[in-house]
Amino acid sequence: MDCLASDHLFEHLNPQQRFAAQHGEDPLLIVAGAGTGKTATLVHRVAWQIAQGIDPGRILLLTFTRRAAAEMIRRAERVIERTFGRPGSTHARPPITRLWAGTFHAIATRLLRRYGKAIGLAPDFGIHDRSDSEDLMHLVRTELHLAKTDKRFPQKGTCMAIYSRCVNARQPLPDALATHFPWCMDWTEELARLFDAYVDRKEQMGVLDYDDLLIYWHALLTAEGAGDLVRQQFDRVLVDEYQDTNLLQAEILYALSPEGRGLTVVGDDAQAIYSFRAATVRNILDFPKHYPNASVVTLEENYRSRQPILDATNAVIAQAAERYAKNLWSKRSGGSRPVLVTCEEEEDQSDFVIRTILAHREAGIALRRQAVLFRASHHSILLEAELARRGIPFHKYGGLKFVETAHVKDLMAFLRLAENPRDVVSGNRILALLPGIGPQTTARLMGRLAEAGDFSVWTDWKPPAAATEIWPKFVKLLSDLHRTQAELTTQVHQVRLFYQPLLEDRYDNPHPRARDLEQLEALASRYADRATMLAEITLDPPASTQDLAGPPTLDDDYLVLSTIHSAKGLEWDAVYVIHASDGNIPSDMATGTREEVEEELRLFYVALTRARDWLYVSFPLRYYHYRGGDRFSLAQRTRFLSKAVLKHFACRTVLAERTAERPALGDEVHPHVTSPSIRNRTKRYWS
DNA sequence: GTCACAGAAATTTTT
DNA sequence: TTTCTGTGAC
Repeated sequence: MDCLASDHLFEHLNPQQRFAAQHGEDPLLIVAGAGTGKTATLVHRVAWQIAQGIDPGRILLLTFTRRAAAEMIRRAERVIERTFGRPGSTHARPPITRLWAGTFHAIATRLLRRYGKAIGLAPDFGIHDRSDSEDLMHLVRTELHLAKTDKRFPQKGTCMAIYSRCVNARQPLPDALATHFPWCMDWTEELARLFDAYVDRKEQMGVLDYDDLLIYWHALLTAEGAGDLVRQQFDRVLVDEYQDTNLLQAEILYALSPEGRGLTVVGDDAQAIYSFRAATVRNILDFPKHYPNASVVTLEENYRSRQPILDATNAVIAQAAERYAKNLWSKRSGGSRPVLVTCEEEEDQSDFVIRTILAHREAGIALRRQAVLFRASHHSILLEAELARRGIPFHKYGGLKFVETAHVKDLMAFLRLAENPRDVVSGNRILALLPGIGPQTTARLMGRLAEAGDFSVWTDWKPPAAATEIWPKFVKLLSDLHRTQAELTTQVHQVRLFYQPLLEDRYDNPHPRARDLEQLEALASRYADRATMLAEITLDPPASTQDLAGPPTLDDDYLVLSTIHSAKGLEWDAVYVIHASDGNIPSDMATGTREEVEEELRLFYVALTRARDWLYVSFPLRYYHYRGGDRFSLAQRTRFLSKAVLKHFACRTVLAERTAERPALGDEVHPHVTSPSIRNRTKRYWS
């Protein structure tokens, strides 16, 4: 490529970024602090590799979410267009669409559909998401009569979590139990039996769960013959968010490129927040040990946050135990210190956040450039209600997704059973919808169906009295769907017609649910066929209900609410971190070990480093427990805001503001009256 | 066998 | 609040 274009390509990068982008074939670790232009560097590296003559179809780019992959491709396209599209450039623009970009799971799916046969995997395998896997675990658990014991057996979700840890951390069951689930150690033998049966059932059904996608990919790479085939497919492998990969993923990378030739990983050990998914910081910390000829580049110039915010976040992360030393600095000086807001009640917190958001909007910061972040999905319930009441539009990311609601899962289960009659999980789900058909009948019916593989075995079955009318219609619907060539939207429509009366019968509020299903029908038109839709929705579920309406237009402004986990990699002008009290951050669920608390600290750090210009951290002094009646407890500021860290914050209380501003805002909005005794009791937290 | 109900228990973050 | 298990009526 000519040097003119090369200069142009890199003129926006700083020396470290440029070094990383232009590094050769040897393994490279880019330690990129928050906001240091990690994506830009990775994108330029891809562009540079293409400019060097590497075929985009031979570059593998692994990201943490599909959203990140799409963003990466979009930006790489722009950089390449700038480079190759210049007058004077003699090169044809290489087709970036051939780039292999996606999550580990999405790429695994693609490779396994293509090469799976080599390891005995049929290419039309189905994919189970987390909740499908839990349902199957539950089914197998019932079959093994593990519930029938005097002591309570672990719940399906716990069983799944244990199984998943063994697989992803490549850890024997007793070890996994001892380190992460000590309260389940009495069940070691039963759990082993359960997992055995679970694995067999998946095989019979022809489905893979999330973990299987990684296991089979790894198996493919280590298989004689097939492994070389996959390895030869890629000249370059780039991995984003490397700090959140697990041991199995690290071994996949190792199997892809044992010497690390062509391997680039990018990450920030200070932002490792997925150990509950068996991710391990060791992958990034030990990268130079695993690949002895690796180079390490550290990016420290922050382009995101103003210096006062950086000072605060640097102080927060300085409390972490082991990490690559980084000291982020910014040329974006000026700006105000982050604010710690102590609120009396949760209502005060919502009120403060909304008032501040609106004030910023008045000053020209659109809603979409502001975000409210929280540890757990339910932390935003009250705020959501208040936003809705005041007519402020918002999108919520994380937490319960559209496709996880019962009615959507019901409808999808029809499609899935039609696609794969051996899918016991889907079969169980929809048979249970029919009147007069319970667990016993379901088990027998699914047994017969799995044997025959065709719905005709159900035609001559005599249903119980309650189901005589619906049964023939039900069987006809599924046989038709099983064989159909009809448009996907038509199929969804047929299911919807059949399901509507069941839905009305089953739920108190059927109307919004019915509307969701109409949306699902519209969504179906985006996919080529049924199998594609089922797989894609499992691997990449719509992040928020509002996403279904299609890409938002420019003038359509909304506030972002997100769990901290879902906010990873993103940034906003103004960020509000709510419920920053001990018990929420760190979560009560995660204070068992030192490592867990460390991870919560990093999580808090991730939240704070999303902010560009304004950062507000708040917590209510009174925290209501939603479970177990009306009890509440007095909350304390998160332990991560130690005295030393607080020096970088301006501290305010909503109490003080309240007396001054309350009349103007109107007490009728929040007629809540707090007793003086609480008021006095709480004062010690800030006086 | 199904179904509705009661009481107890767990309780986060996501590909 | 949801999830799980046991009980008793049909």
